[in-house]
Order: sequence, then C-alpha cells, then structure tokens
Amino acid sequence: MGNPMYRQIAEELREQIESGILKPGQQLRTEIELRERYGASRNTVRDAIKWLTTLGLVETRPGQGTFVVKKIDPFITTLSADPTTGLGGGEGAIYLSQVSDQDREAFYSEPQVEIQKAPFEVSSRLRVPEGTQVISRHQRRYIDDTPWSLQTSFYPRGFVAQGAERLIEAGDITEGTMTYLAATLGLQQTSYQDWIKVRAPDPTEANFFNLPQDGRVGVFEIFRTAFDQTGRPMRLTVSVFPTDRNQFIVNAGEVPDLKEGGASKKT
Amino acid sequence: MGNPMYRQIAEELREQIESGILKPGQQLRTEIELRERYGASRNTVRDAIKWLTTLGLVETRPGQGTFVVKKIDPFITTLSADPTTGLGGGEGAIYLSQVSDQDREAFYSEPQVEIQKAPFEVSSRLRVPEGTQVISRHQRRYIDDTPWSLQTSFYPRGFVAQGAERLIEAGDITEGTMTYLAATLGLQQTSYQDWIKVRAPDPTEANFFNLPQDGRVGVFEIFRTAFDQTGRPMRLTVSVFPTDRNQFIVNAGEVPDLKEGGASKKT
DNA sequence: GCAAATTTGTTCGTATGTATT
DNA sequence: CAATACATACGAACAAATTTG
Repeated sequence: MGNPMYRQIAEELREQIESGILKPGQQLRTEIELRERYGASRNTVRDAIKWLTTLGLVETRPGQGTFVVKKIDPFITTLSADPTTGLGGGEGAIYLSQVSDQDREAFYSEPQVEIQKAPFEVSSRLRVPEGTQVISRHQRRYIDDTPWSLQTSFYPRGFVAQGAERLIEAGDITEGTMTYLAATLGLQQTSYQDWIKVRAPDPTEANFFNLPQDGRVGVFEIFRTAFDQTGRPMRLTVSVFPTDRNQFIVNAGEVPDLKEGGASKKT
Repeated sequence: MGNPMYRQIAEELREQIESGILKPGQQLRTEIELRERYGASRNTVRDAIKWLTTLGLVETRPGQGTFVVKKIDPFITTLSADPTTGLGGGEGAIYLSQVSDQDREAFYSEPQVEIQKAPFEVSSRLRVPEGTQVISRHQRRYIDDTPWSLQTSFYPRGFVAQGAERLIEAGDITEGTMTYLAATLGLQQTSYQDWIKVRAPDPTEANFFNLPQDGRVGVFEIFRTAFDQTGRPMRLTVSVFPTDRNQFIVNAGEVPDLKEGGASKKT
C-alpha cells in the first residue's frame, strides 16, 4: 500500500474503534506508547491522531490523553405543523411537550431583547428594507443541562407602536408571542416556511455548545418565516442547533403514530 | 495575546479572507513566503494553514498552492408536500421542476436494483423484521454535472410476488414508482415522514461528491418513510446530500409565493 | 496546598517524497 | 528534465494542563 504511515496508523486505530475493541469514552494509548508500538516518531503518531480527530472519532484532552468520542443521544424536533394546534415544532409551548415525550427536561433563558438594524438575511425574509429597525428577542435553550439551541426572533419595529408594547419588554411572554400578537394586533399566523442550512459555528456558538473550536461539527441554521392572514411576514425566527445532537422530523399528511417506527436505541 | 503563533497567523489570514482582501479561488502566498512574512518556521505556517483547512476556508493542492475555497451556489429542495399533487420534494418527477425553477438542469443515473437483507435502520422504518429481504433501487443524481445526491429506495420484497414485477427490473419506471404501485397493487401514498440527520460521509460518498477525505464536510441523510392508505410503510427512501451545496425548505400551510422572499445572492 | 509525574500542545530545524507546471 | 509547492517524517526542546502523591 502506498499510504503514508500516519494514515495507516489512523486506519488501524479506526478499525479498533469501529469494531468495538476501543469503546466510547475509553482512553487510547498515549502518544509515547503508540510511538513505540508503531515504530514511528511522536509527530507522526500525532498526525494520525489529528486525522482521527477531524473524522470526529476521538478527542484529545491536554494533560489527560486521547479518548474515543461518545455519541450524544440525539434530540428530535418536529418541524411540520401539528394539525390540531397549527403550531410548529420548537415553537413556544410546544417544544416542551416534544421534549418531555423523550423523557427529558428543557429549560430556556429569559429572552434578551434588543432593537437593531436588520441585516440582509433578516430584512429580506421579513420583507423590510435592509437596515430597518427590528425587534430581536434572543434565547438560549437547554435540555437536561445540555446546550440545545440558540434562538432569535425578529419582529417589525412598527408592531410596538401599533400596540404590542410587551414585545420590547425583557420578560417572558408566558402566553406566547403569537397569542399575544393575535390579541393586540389581530395578527393570526396562517402559515410558515422553514429554510434549513448547515454551516460552521461561529466562535460564540462553538463556545455556548461546547463544540470544538475548529468547526468540524456544523450547526443547523433554521430560518422560520411566519405569515399572517394577509400573507405578510410577521416574524422571523432563526434557530441554531449543533448537528451532533439534533435531528429533525417533517411530517406530511396524517402520519400514523410511530412510537416504535423510528430508529430507537441501537447498542 | 496568549494565543499560539499558528492561530495568530490563521486569524490574520481568516480576516483577509472574510474581509474580501483574498477572494474566493485566489491563491494564498506560498508557505515559504508566509514563513518570511511572519517570521515563523515553515511547520508553524503549515499548522496555520491546516487550521484554516479544517475550518473549510482554504484548500491546498500539492504542487500548486493554497487557495481560498469557492462557495457553491446552493441547491434548494422543498421537502413538504405540494398541496396540489401530494408529492414531496425530491421525489419522482417533481424534483426536475424544482430544479428548473432555479434555471438548472438535473440528471440521474439508471437505477441500480438489488435484493438485500434489510439492516436495522431500514427494517425498523419499513416495519419488517431485521434481516428480511427488501428490494433496493439506488440512483446517483446530478445537477449541472455537479454530484447532487445519492438516493436509495427500499420496498418490501413481497411487492413483487403480489404483482409489481417491474420493481426488480433495472430500467427506469417512467411513470414513477408510486403511480406504478397504485396501478398494480392499489397502494396509495397518503402521507410520509422525513427524518433528517447530519453525519460524516463514508469514503464512497466522499468520493462521489468530491468531498475532502477527512470528513469535515458533512452530509444530510434524509429518511423518507411513505405510508399507504392503511397506515403501513410502503417505501423508505434514503437520500444523502452534501451540506456544502444543499439547503431545504419546509412549508406549513399555504405559504405565499416568495420568489424574492428568500436570501438571494449576497456578494 | 505544593511538587512531581504524566500527557498533550507548540515551535523549531532538517531531510526527503510527490504532484504540478 | 528542472523548478516550484505542498506532503510526510524524524528529532528535539520547552510550554501548558491535569492528575497524583
């Protein structure tokens, strides 16, 4: 084989990991031991480990060693509308019930409210001129103490003057902002669109989610544009979820109750 | 700052890339030039470049140099059902029309048909015992000569004996398999569920999509389970899309015609 | 609480191999 | 074939983080 040595070492370790000889969470031999084992220099062994690291198979911890990564039991979020409530997944009250379906507990921070100028990605989706002032409400969300998502909702600035004053107050709107906007402005959410991308996390996100700094774990970025009864955008919600611990479901039509239909635990 | 030198060099280059001083496709200075520019050793410069590589900002080509990566103009696929046809995105005939909406041309390979034993991920979703034989129909799909997705559909083995013989023939079923199954077996697709994950590509996928071997560009893996009028799974389609060139849309309710609603070119 | 031992992280230097122009 | 540019590999030294005694 014409493969470089560091790849051969990596390959051998990869097989041990995938065959289960090395179990998740288990420590690999130290660089010095591997150096002797393979008759390579320490730098070459380090190249092999670095390769496995970008493959996401192992992680190194300074002063401790190299460990096989544990996969996180994923969180499942349903994006399509619940036919009965008309609400989408991850939205207001509904997300708690989804989470508790999975026997997990969710928490979210108090919203952090700001008035800011809309960048292009926001203005184009809310259909306001770029640079227009918008209200942003930002939250950090956790499940079982694991950082789960960062979510920011944007509303047209004019909503406040029209009577929805609590939008710019920092407190939680317990009945849900959609209910509140219906009560104050008569706006009904009749439809929405989710736009799903995957990109590398920015440093803030990597820090919040405890992702490796080198960006090899991506994040879902979901833009949810909600439309009122006149067909105008009334809210844009941008949510960010790490791809290593989140999966999404979209139902179309009356999907039969699955419970045991999806992939449950493997092990 | 207490940052290591290779990170400082990487940071300086990153800023030049993101500010546009270094444009997509442009060549960076060579390692030797950077070594002199920053007063570091060649290995340290290489560490900086390696860092930018795993961030996905640059790519190196042996014998040529290091280049700022060009972003691919993304393909957009709608996952939610079209209220009129009842068909979902990326499915049968509809995907061509979606693609041509974006002024692009799509091609797909002849299906490659096999009978195989269902692995867990397939059997659990089709609700057949693990190891049961199933029919798999596999296709490679392209847009404008760019590899776009790999798609495999699984059907219960029994469908053939019940009369749907063309399922095991290698040729294309031009009218669409769903129409064919309706005609032969009386099965109607009344609903479906999409389950969306992101994972690292396997070597076959990395090769087909021309992704870097080190797995830092992930792939969407979408499991579409289609249900018939009795609520039983009739087909499982597993599609794989690289995250660097694909985005997805999910509509709920009657979403107004957008055309200019989404994010168009930035630049 | 501190010091020693262990382990990974950073940086240098050097030599040679491989791919492209 | 030669020149250029990145890839692999070795050796060495010191720094930083963590655990252990």
